[in-house]
Amino acid sequence: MASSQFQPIQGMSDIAAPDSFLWQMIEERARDIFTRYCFSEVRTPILEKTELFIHSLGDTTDVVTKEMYTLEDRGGRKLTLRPEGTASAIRYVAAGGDKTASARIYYMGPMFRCERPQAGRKRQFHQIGVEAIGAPNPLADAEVIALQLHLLAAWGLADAKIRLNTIGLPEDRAAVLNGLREAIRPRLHELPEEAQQRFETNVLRLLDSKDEAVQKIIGAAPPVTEFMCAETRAYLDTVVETLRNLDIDVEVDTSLVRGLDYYVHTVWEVVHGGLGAQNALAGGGRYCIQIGKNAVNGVGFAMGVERVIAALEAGGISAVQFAPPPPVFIVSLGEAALKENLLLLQMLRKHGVACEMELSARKVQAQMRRANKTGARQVIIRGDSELEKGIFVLKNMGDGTQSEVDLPELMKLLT
RNA sequence: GUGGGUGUAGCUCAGCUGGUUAGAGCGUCAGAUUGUGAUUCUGAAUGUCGCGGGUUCGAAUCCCGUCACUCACCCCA
Repeated sequence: MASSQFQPIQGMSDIAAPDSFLWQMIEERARDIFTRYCFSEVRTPILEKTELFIHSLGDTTDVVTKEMYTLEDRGGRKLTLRPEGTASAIRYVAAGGDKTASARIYYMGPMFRCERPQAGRKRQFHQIGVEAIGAPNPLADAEVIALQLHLLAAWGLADAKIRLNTIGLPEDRAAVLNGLREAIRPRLHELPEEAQQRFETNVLRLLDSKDEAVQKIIGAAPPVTEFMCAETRAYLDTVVETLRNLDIDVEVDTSLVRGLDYYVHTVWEVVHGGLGAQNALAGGGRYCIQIGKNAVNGVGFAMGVERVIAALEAGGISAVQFAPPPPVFIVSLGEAALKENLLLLQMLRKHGVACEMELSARKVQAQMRRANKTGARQVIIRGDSELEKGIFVLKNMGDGTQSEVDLPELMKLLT
């Protein structure tokens, strides 16, 4: 058992080989897909002014009120480790004025939320996200959703399901809350106490409650879209229609709710079976964020990398499948060969060959054992007699055969 | 923040209702084989039994606290 002094802090973890091979695959394929859709990367600071998140996410949201890592710097400024990526991206866009008014950007990196860890929920977790800036346009929403599904397919997660809804315009809000309350009120007494409180504080949250009693009553209530204006409904219809034309079949799920205040119109979630309670791989939506005097409109999504990995692993994918090809190993017999082999090692590397060698003149047996452990398919053995003849022994670890070759032939065989 | 489960060697775990020096498998290292790995055989090393306190003649085992891991609620990606 590792002593606690060597462990990372609660809810955070080291990501090392072989897992890091899988992380690299995920990031590489994401970059490839983003490039095809003409999105470019933005790397924003991980630490931001606390007020950025309060203003953009909403000062009453759970993320802001109880999940942020906030600290004061030496000047007494309040800073927060970013709990999500959109706020920083939008801050960047707002600073750029016209130049970034139609930016298409993506980001990837760590996010921080101080919650109780569980399956699919770390305190430091990683997101890959995109933001397509621009005035509301249902075609843009559809394009971003298509991009997201393309990316999921590239990762091998074509079986992920998308739940789509609209939370409408700010003007719809009052009608939705009222309509929902009126629909539920007659049966309010049937709800558990906690749900009754939420009826007052945040009715929308009842929509995605896991409580059976709540679900029964919600199921009988009219869908939220019925309380929304014609414009909102037309917007949603166009998104769905556009997706259908792109051969993407989505079901509208009117019980989908989002926890951040900046969303307007389209919102969605990507869920995957076999993930446990935290079954959302990704969340996304259209937003309007006020930064200073500017309102920035856009549509985007964020994918939880840890959850993507969990979904892949549930499907039998393992990180070792993405390990780099095995290296060539060099065995030296005697000090003279050790010195020469160091030169050979660097030369091979400069020619693009991944190779490794034992840096001491240990016994052959020990060196061969290590060569075997590194997974080397080929081993170069060189001692005094090879040095004298100017040749190399090249051993194939698969079948145990070996041959003597000169330098040009060695290079031909290895590169 | 609330609740459940779990902490014994590098890893996976065993250790019966408290009883002598805490075990196994895998892994690691070495030898058999002084210039050849993986296989085989032989041998070796490694533990503050998560940590702290209590009960007891005696605690890995029982009690309390604490920390960590884990799952769920909540929330979200």
